[in-house]
Amino acid sequence: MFNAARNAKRKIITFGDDGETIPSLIVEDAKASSLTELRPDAALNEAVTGNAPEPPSGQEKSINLSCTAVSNGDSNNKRQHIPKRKFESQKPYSSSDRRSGNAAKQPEHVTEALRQKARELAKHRKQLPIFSARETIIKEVKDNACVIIVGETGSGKTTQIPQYFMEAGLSAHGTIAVTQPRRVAAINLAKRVAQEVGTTIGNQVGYSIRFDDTSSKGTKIKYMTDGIMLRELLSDRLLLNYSVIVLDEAHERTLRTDILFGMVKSIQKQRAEMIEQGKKGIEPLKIVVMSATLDAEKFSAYFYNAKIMYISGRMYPVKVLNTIEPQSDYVDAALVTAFQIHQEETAGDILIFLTGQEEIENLEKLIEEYSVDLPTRFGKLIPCPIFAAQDSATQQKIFEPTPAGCRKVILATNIAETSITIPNIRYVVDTGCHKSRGYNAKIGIESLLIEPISKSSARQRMGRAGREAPGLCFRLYTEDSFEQLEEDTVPEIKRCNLASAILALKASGVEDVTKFDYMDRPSKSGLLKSMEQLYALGALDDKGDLTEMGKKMAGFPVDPPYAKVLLQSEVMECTKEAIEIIALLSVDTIFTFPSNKREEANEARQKFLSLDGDHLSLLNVLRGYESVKGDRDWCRENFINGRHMRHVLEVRKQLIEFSERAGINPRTSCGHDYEIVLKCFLAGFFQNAALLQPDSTYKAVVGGLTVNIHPSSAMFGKKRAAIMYNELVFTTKHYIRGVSAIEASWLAQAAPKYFGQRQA
DNA sequence: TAGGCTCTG
Repeated sequence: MFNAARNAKRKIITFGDDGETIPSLIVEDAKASSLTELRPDAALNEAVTGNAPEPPSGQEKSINLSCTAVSNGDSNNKRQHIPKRKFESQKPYSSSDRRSGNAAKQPEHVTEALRQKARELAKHRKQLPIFSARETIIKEVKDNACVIIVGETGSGKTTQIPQYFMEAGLSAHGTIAVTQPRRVAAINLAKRVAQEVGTTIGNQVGYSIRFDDTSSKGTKIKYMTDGIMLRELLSDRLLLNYSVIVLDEAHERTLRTDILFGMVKSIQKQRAEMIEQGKKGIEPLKIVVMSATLDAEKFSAYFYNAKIMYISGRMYPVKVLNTIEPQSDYVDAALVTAFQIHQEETAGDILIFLTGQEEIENLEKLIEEYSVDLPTRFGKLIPCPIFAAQDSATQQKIFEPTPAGCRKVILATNIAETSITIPNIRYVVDTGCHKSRGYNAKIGIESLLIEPISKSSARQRMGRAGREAPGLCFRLYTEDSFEQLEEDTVPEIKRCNLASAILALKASGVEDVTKFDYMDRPSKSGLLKSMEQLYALGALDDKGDLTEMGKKMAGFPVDPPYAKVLLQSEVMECTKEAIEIIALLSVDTIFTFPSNKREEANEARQKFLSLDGDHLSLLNVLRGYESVKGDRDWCRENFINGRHMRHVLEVRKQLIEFSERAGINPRTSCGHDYEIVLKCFLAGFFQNAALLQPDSTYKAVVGGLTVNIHPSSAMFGKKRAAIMYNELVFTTKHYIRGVSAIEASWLAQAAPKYFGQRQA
């Protein structure tokens, strides 16, 4: 390597030469596309699975809509014809666009400009690989109740297919809904499609996300988050506003998408039965499931053996290299690999996937340290960390152009796997690990642990190298290790607390949640544990039916214990404070902790801390933030995450609106009598209490587990006889967060039934 | 003494 002394310590990592090469999927010519029956496209299959193609088991029901792949030599030229999709390159975290434009009010020259833009885009739309399959897709959806569409990133499926449906008249009796797991995607897709249609957001094309609904009566295509669709189910149980539901990114298997699978399937059946019975004004519901992987057989089997259509994407080839030997320290291996790439490979930035902030900051320091000895002819290697807890200004740094002759190395968590698309990445370094949230249903405890990723996750990471040009993916594990990985990430529904989902199901009319039609069934103990929690909160009665209180709780866009606190705040007359603290607790953390300024950050935090714990400390931060009207410099000086604070204000606003609608006065305040606020929180969190033991540890009142106050808590190191907490997560220990001091006697007052029963 | 990532009319 670059330094003889260090070279002795740092051996070069050998990667296998014969790693799989992912063929180009760039389409030679849209017209060349033809409908070939029965098999997924070989190139696509190989690209996605890394294996030789196998015929799908249900051969009769699959259709191949993919086009001829060409070598990458031609593809660079060809690609220039294809318009770059704006929504892919836009920076995330832009604040929601609140313009609910109305073309009808636009001056004529503006609408003409929109039409002109749409005409230009129309040419490009026709060149997309998917265009040649247009008629087939329309026909299949018209002829079938459910259709599965598999297509890689860049196939244009999410922007084009809803437009095809609209053009074919499928929106005549209802809106075409397209659900997305992420807000940014919903916004950007809607903006792009509005342009292509020749309109502004809020007319034929709109989006609906939390805090921002741009749809109107005339909206034909509506991009929305899956959470919003779940909310709509509460008021429109048959989704009568919709004619087609497109469930996009189905392979991600978020909890909400999984719940939607079962709900839309049931709604489709109910609507069909009503039509059969001659009910008027009911139209059939079409379901389209879109996924990026070839795990389509599972979706098909679930949706009555629905037909599967395969569409090729537009990805450049990515050569995958595995290490010859297993690596004992993947951070060290990543360091070595980054310098190897920098010295041996052509221009292009590097993206390294790590598991968390600590690893990222360690590697950042190491890269800076070793860069000192790098011969000048190689140019600088610039580390750029990115993870969710950063403030937005820091996050934006990764989008700054790389200085000439230098190379950026992006150090990222999974945020770069799906949420953020970083330009100019040619090299991906995959450590094969991520931090994964788990849930032990039997004891009801969440965990956050480093675990191996799945094969589909590894492929997703690999794909990040081939978005703009052919790339290389260095896997810091052997090919054998890859083969041993699970095929897919375990669906979220099997590894999280289900209380919120069950409350939503119950409130949407599902009486027996154990018999619900899950694609992947959560464990019985998981369901029971969550139902017990809802029962303890008073949301379910002895028979497991939804109570009046449960109905009210389901209406609030917060987790069940917080909803309970909100309802209780009316009784305790502290709604203003309850809403504010819930809003503050609903973001990850409002404090930032840059590792190089840890002491300064801790010092800045001290002035907000309340002796009574985190709930009141958070309230102090909000008061400070409002007194300076959210000044950015104030946030920076106090190590407060401004982006998260703005989110807090939005949540507060929404909770105020919801409270008003529920007949609760959101301005009712307890003044400075903060004891009332803590007692109020105990109404939702009485199961999360712990008592100080003679040995100075805290023992949970329910379950008897020894819990540790998280070092970021205002209560860290404090000894109070009794405490309550909002969250318990196992990492290296059982850490509790959101901790405040209480008095043990408050517990019986907060939940007489619960603690009465337990004593009996 | 330490926080993967989403998301809620």
